[in-house]
Parts: sequence; structure tokens; C-alpha cells
Amino acid sequence: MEHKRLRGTRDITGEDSAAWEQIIKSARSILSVYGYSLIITPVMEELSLFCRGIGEATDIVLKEMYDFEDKGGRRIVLRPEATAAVVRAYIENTLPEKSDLFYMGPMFRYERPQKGRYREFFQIGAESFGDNTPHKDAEIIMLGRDILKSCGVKEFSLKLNSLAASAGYREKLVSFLNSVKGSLCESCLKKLERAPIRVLDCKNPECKKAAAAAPLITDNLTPEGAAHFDGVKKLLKSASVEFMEDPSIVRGLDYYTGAVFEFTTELLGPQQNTLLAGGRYDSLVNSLGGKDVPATGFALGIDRLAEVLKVQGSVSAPQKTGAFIVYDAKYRDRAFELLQALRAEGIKASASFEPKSFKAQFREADSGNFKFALVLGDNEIENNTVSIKDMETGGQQESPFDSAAKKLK
RNA sequence: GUGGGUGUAGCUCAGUGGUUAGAGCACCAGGUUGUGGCCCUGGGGGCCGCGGGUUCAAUCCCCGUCACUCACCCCA
Repeated sequence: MEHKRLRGTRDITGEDSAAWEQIIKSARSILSVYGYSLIITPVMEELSLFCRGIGEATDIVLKEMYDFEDKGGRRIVLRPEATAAVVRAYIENTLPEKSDLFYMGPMFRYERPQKGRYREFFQIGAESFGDNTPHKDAEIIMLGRDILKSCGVKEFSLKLNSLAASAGYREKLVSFLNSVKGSLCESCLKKLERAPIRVLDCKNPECKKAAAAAPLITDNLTPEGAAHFDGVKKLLKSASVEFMEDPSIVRGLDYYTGAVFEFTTELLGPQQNTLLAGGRYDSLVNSLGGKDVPATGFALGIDRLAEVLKVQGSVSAPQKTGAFIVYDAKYRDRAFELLQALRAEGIKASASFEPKSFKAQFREADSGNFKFALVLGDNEIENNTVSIKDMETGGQQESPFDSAAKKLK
């Protein structure tokens, strides 16, 4: 094969594209019910936006960026996530301080691809600016839950944590981790230097054991952070949203400052199980040069969600709709005319222009999921009619040519 | 970036150091001179991933490379 798709990218076809359509359609409808409006930002941004936005010490910035220099010598990056970009757009366009936005589109991370993880992957996300009440956090979480539900995900759970650590927490944690240094894995020792909190979500059993007695961030929240977190939990409880507190939810990006959450599923195996995740980031707008505006949001991975729907077998089968015209080759122009009449009525209609046997044309009508086959042969032309065959029941009746399109409407 | 597995038809996969490399599904045609799905018959399709080596002879053995895949790391 002469040309192949790039590593870690995919072509979405067939059953996949059906799942995607289902997801995008459901998500948009829920987002609109919640009053969020679409924002589209460029796929490319300045490299420095993400270095500052996501955090210099994160893996994304350290080793996963798709960056390059353009012909003008600018340092460019294909966005690895959208939050920093949406914040940039929010500032640059001086959007209303209170803005509820959503986006969808491709993100890029230079990683080794594996199940449920790609170099180009698609996210749908929501970001809410200018509201620091626990109600907004609860809303964002419920929005995420409703999207997963309406897409048809049957089993998922919600994990919650807060990263509103008080001033002394980092030192406290570091000194504890130093005391158990001997039983930490190599990568945790590195994390100890640059992002000690991420030691808490290491999956290595030894590290887990060692970190089990670590001071919990939820015991060391700022007073405001603790009150806010309690508020979120209360709201979720009274809305009957089930969740589990999980102190190991620390997120891979540095900008989170408050309640964080992950919706996970077991359906894709123990890895790559996060479907939708996000949290509060109250200082990002300011640190990217905007006003001191609080914000919270989430992103969901369409690729993974589509995979879940396929595993569950809940990708709905294509519905039979529209009409396929089956005709004797002599009457191709007449068939062409009929096509236009159908389309003018808004009816999905198609035909094969290459001369083919009736049998082959009917097969095409069948595999193309058309509800009706409209037959134009000698008899119909002689009587100025068209035969309408219902492809599901097999029943067939004749109708005057001119009113056929209206009849199917 | 590290480690394992796999590369044969559009897809899923058999197979053998030695003639024209197979199956199922899909596709196309015929069985039905104007009717799909089921059935029957036939047909088209393959640099056996790429490069090198061993050999009289390699799809098969060896080395390299690329790709896919699974896992680690990390994440959606």
C-alpha cells in the first residue's frame, strides 16, 4: 500500500461512525439543555500557551507534545488538550465574565498508542467561567453524568476529590514520602521532586502500600476549599448522584485547584478506564494573563466512549429510510427526474447510474438501508406510474408517477 | 521512551524449506429474459509487510527495519 495513515491516527467508518454520530448528537442535545454554547478554537496554538497552562512538570508538556517550528520560526503545537486554549480564547475575545462553553474536536499527544489511546483523539468538553459556587461544580458533574447516560453508557462510576490543599500540605507530604523513600518505585522517586502529589495515584502495589499512610489531601484542605468541597458533595447527594471519594484522583494537569472528578468504566479493562474527567481551576485564567476569574470544566474522550458503546452492543442499527430507484437502463433519464422530485420533497433518494440488472439494483437498495424501492420498467412507463416496493414487508403497489414523491413523504 | 506478541485475499485466519498458496465472510455474476434478504453454482482478487542473509531452492530459517497490537509510564 502506497499511503497509510499516520501512527496513532484512525479512520472512523462503519460501526464506529454510527457510534460517533450517536455520541455527538446526544452530547450536543444535553449541552444545549444545560445552556452551554459552542466555541471553536484552532487546532494549533503557541507552544508556550500549554507550557504555562498545563504546567512545565507534567508528562504532557515534558514528552507528549506534537510541537514544531513553522516557516516563520514560530514554536507551534498541535493542542494536547483544549482547556488552556479555551481560556486563551476567553481572554483574547473578552467574553462575558460568566460564560458556559463547550467544544469538540481533535487533540494530539505523542505517545505510544494502545487500546483506547491514540495520538489523535477526539474530545467533547465543557468549561464554565465566572462562577465559583459549589452549585457550578455540581452542575458540571451532573452535566457530565447526563451526557454519559444519554449516550447510552450503562455502567460507570464517579470518583471525587479536592485539590484545594492548604499551604503546608506539600511539605508535609514530601517529608512523609521521604520517610518511606526506600519502598517507592523509580518513577515515584522522580515524582517526589517535581509533583509529589502524583505519587498518590501510582498503581505499583509497593508504592500503594507505602503511600497508604500518607497525609490525605482531603484532611489538609484550606478552610474555604473544605467548605466548598462539602457543598459539592451535599448537592450531589441531594440530587441522588452516586459518587465515591477517592484521594488518589490527582489529575495529570497542574491547573486544578479545587474539586476534581473522574467518571470511569470497567468495560474497557483496568487501563484506559477514564471516560470523562475534569475539575475546578480557579487560577488558570489569571495565570494566562486574564482577570482573576474562577472556572471549572471537563473533557470526555469520544474514542473511548464509542468503544464502550460497541462493547455494550448499544450502537443502534441504521434505520431503513428513503427510496432507491430501480429502473430499466432505457429509462435512466426518467429515473434521474424522479430522483430530483424525491429530493425536492426532502426524501432521501439514490440510484445507481451504472447500468445494472434489476437484481443488482435491488441488492444495492437493500444494503444501502433504503425503506422503499421505486421501480421504473416497461409497464410503469407505459402507464405513467412507478411501482413502490416496501423493502421491509416486501409489499408493492403502483402509484401515478407525478404523485409518487408526495406519497412517500 | 521500555518490554512482549503479530505481520499471508477487502476482513477473520489456516498452511508448507521444493510444482499453479488455501478456507470462511465480504464483493461480482448466474440460477429467476422486471424484484433484495435465504439457498445453490461459478468468478475476480495475494511483490505471503519491506530490505538483506543462509540455501540448489525461503511465505516458512536468521538478522535488520517498518507497521500493527498488548502492557509499562501517563492519560481522554
